[in-house]
Amino acid sequence: MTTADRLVESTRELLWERGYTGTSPKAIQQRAGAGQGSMYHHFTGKPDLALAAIRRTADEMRAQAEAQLSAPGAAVDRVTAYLRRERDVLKGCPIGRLTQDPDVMASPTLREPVEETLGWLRERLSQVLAEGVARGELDPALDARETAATVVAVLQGGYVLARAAGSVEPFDQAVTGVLGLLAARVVDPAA
Amino acid sequence: MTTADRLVESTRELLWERGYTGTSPKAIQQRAGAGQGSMYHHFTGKPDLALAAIRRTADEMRAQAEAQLSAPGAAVDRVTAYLRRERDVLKGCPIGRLTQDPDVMASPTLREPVEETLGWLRERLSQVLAEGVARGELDPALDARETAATVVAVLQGGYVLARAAGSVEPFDQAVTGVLGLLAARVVDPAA
DNA sequence: GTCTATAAAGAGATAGAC
DNA sequence: GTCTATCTCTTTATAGAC
Repeated sequence: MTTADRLVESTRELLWERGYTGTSPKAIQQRAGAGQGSMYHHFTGKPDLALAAIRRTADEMRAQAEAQLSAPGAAVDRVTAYLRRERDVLKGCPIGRLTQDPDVMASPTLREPVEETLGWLRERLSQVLAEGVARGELDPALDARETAATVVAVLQGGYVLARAAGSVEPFDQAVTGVLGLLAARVVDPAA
Repeated sequence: MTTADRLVESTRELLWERGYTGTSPKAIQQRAGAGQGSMYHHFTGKPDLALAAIRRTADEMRAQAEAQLSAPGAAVDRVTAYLRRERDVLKGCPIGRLTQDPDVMASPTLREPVEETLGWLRERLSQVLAEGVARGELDPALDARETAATVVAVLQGGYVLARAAGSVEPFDQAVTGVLGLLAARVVDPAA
């Protein structure tokens, strides 16, 4: 891994753990095993490095979601697979957490990948649910767009509850709860 | 309002806007119109002041939730009233956001009110839903605890989506979505 | 109680040698 | 490309006068 790569990876970890405000250039350099001169040679400063880190994390998150959501199978099963996927629940969502960082939200450049990624995720889930309705798997009265927002919100909020509780339990409950509600809208093939 | 009160109120605002790490004693003093000597006379330091601020916010949040949830009426209506209550959506939840503050979560003292408040909220919503089931308003198969976690997660996650989008829309969609799912579990009195 | 002075440490860079 | 030196602000206090 090149020095530039190690700097980006260290920044990704620190942004996840401590957020933008809580992450200093010095901490990034130490974790990457690079000196100041090295960091300012490859990047113009903290915002530039953060942008590279956020973009890489956003790309990764999108690819992982797409892996579950584009799989073959019923819409509910794909949504279930996505929600039940192994996650570092107590660390939270590396993109969602940036939403609480005032300096990130104040910068159109840094904010853009955050907005784009969560917007894409809602849209993609909406497609999957709409497909389920079109195929006769789900209640035609189900609003795909709203339900997609609900599912993404359960994920993001589940992280918050888990971190507050210091336990994965509320996250699992919230996911199980929304899947239970969704199951009631699955059209019974026997009916 | 006393100087101590103004300091606590300023801290509450700043914790909401910028989080614990992003809030400096100097910023607190300026917003409160108080000098350093004044602040350090009334409080031992930033953590002490933050604790007072967090506790006050937690008490307020609990009282507001209780106002909707203890009202007369059907369980679904009370949950709806709670979710639909007027909120400063783009500012997010002043308690939930602290979950992303590593220094808050690392301090058992600062963390306690956060954990307590969100734990109480899940428990209280669970009671309301269980009551709905017991009264025959809701499908007996509905798991009150899990559904309560889902509802609280939708709120917390809805804030995240709204902030990411820079718009209240995804929050409203997520809330409408979960209420739509819940409506399908309401027992039809005509049946 | 509130004010001003002082200060050690960290944040976030820039400059120039190697 | 990487290193060390230097620099300006900010953070988070403490000390002591008023």
